[in-house]
Amino acid sequence: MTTYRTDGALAVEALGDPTRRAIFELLVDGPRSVGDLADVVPISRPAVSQHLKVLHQRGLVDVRPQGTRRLYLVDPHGVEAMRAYLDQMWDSALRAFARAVETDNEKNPRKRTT
Amino acid sequence: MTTYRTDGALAVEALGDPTRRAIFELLVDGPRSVGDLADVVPISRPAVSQHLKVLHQRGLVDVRPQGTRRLYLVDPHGVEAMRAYLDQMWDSALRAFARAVETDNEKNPRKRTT
DNA sequence: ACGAACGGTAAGTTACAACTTACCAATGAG
DNA sequence: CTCATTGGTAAGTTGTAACTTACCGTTCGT
Repeated sequence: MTTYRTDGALAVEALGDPTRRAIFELLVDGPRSVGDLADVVPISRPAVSQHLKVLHQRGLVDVRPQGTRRLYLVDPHGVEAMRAYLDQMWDSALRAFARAVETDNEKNPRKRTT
Repeated sequence: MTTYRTDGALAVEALGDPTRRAIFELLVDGPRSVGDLADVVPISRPAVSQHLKVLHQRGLVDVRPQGTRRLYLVDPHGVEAMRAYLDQMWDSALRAFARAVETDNEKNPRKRTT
């Protein structure tokens, strides 16, 4: 009855959107301002702002106001949460996979594996 | 200019949807048939079928037809792809983060950051 | 103090994906 | 063969989230 950290799931949800993923991957390469991002991504600046808001809420990015500009950068905590979420999944998946192979062997009689 | 395995990104995209994530997490606990999943998840059986199609296309689940039933199970390859994608991201993020802290220290020499 | 640069928020539109029902194909049991 | 099970596909509806434009607040330079 696996119980995952909701953080990781929410982070995955945030990166589910292609545009948001593009923005995030740009930030992975280094901090950028909002307008800077809007110059690269083919959407309006307010749209970028909205995406950044979501990414921030999910703990994937952080902000550093610098004068009139706001510098966005990747927040390691969000990525860490995603990794934890996936690692959990990975372990359980392998166990389930092994179990499946095992019960499959029971149907095709060869040799006991328990 | 980080180039990620597209596989991993597409897998993340698939798990972006909450319902699909729920279905996938059920499968992580063990193989299930379509109707079986539909009994648990609060959507119709065709809807489950459609979600499974997406998960299959993205390499996250596999099928084993057994008579008239179709048993779905987690495909480790998809999870592996996601992990690779995230690990890439993790490394780059840490590097970018370290860089950011460094240049920040140059500006505010008095602040300690560890 | 004023204007320019930067960016967040409000409000409205719209495309799409997540659903539904209806139908059909394939397998197994009698 | 016939009937019941199981599940994929077609077609249509709809809620919502990803956009847009318009507007406003804040910070900095001159």
